[in-house]
Amino acid sequence: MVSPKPDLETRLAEDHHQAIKLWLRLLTCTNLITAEIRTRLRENFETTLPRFDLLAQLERHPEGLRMGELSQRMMVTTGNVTGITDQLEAEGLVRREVDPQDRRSITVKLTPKGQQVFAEMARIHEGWVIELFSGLSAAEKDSLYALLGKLKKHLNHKEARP
Amino acid sequence: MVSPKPDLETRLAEDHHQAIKLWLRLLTCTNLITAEIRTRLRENFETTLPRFDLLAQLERHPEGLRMGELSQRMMVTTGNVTGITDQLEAEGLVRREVDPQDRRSITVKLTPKGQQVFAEMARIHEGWVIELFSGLSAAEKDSLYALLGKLKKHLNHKEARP
DNA sequence: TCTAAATATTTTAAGCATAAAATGTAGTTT
DNA sequence: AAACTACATTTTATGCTTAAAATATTTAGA
Repeated sequence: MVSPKPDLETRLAEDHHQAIKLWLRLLTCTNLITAEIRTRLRENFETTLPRFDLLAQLERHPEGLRMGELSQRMMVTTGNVTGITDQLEAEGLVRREVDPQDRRSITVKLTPKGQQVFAEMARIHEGWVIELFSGLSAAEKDSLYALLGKLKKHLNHKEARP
Repeated sequence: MVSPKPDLETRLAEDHHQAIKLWLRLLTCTNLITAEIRTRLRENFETTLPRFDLLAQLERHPEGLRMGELSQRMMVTTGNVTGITDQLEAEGLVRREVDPQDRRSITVKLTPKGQQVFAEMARIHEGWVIELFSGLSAAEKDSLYALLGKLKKHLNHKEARP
């Protein structure tokens, strides 16, 4: 019998707790998908996943989003958003605007070029994600979605505790 | 009604594909857990998640693991393993040994101090993971585990295709 | 009006992460 | 024996990521 490809779950033994096994499997699946999408974005569009994610946040916001809002939605620090925005601005895909009402705040918007480039990437990216999850039936996807929703609710509730 | 905390799922609308919604929820849950464990490891043990992961790989291997094997199990590049190993070696938690039969190969082993330090961290870490997943019943954890297993199998099968 | 506190973003230092090239070693073929 | 190919790890260049400090601006209170 051929050994499966090693990954984060390989080190587990029977005496490891169920929660540990679940955590490592969750992490393994996320890593596999992330790695695949990163490779395809680089090969097809010469871009990166964080840059794609930032553009995706702006897609439905022609009025732009503030750095702090981008930071929260992307689940990264504002310092990181600064760097990713620098790169996208250099590529002409986004532009920064200072809020005249509050000069501390900066709003980031897609440029016309950014809208066009992102629309094309988003179309192809959606096909990739559909393909990556196609091993699950619609009912299984719904179950997974619901279970992760419950997990997420618990994680967020916990953090809210003082 | 209070708005939920923004995250990767916030940008989604009804017309986004189910697979995209599932992918962003998976990513959101992974990010929430990763962020929480990273913070606790730093505050309690002054270490990082990648370093913890590397030590965890070595726990059940007193004979050590090779750099390439560590790279596969941790799902990162061998270059990255080099850097993380450097740090752990500097802390006295692991040591490198050249394979006398094949001087290209290096085996990484836990030092006695590394075994002791890791045992303590692993004990506490397990409690954290149990707590983080405690919002799900045992049956729900089993379901999530099985669904992710099916997803993983599909992801690995796809990569094997030429 | 002035000062202190709070807010928003950038900068700094450090760690992780990748892809690709470089280096050293081993195996195979001529 | 020499040349070529393959393997294992490190190095290089680049990008992402964090925590904390710095900077500029706004708000609140005395």
